[in-house]
Amino acid sequence: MPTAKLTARQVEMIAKALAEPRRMDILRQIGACDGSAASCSALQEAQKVTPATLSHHIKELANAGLVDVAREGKFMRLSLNRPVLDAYLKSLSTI
Amino acid sequence: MPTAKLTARQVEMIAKALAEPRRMDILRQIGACDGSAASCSALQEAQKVTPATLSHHIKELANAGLVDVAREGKFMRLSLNRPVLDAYLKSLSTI
DNA sequence: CCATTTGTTCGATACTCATCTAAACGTCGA
DNA sequence: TCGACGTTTAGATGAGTATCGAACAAATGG
Repeated sequence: MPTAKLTARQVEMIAKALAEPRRMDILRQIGACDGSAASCSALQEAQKVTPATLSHHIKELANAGLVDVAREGKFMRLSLNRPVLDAYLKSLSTI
Repeated sequence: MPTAKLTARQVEMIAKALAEPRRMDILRQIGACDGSAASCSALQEAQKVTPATLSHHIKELANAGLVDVAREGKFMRLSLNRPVLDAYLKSLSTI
């Protein structure tokens, strides 16, 4: 078992999370800063959205399991959860 | 280049098409009948939806390029376009 | 020619959700 | 404790779309 197994519900949530272009952008940006994870405000600079909207999207990505969130005092540490993404890809490849 | 290249717009349409659970079901069903493609009415039996709704979803899948549609007189011949799906998977894997 | 089968199109309804503003919350430095 | 900063929540609005019923189109069979 190289990758984690996803429930049908998780697959659905991931698919919905990826269906929004803005979330894809955010996810790519998080994935780009691999190692030292991105802060929320760094994302906000690149994405032309209000903090409220960004917070909403991050929550969706986190709920889907695509990003891991760690609170570092005042800040967030966002990192891509590659195993989940890989599991989703694997799930799609079984079509 | 093993797979086709998708435009950003295509990637977005595919992602949206896959975000709907019912369309995932339909796509899997089409993919299952590989070789001899599925007819629309066969799908309708499995999916508990009206013909109108099914027609709508098939159009979305076709617009995204995920399924090929061929008219055979009264019937449709639906087949999964694997190269497009693979290209989408590859696109996602670059995150 | 008529009835049946297959699928499409239209209009309406309802629901989901991206986005904003405004307000609140939590943490940190002064 | 106060204020600034980073993030969240609540509520509203608007766009997109899944779904249906009904009417239609086209091919097939009697």
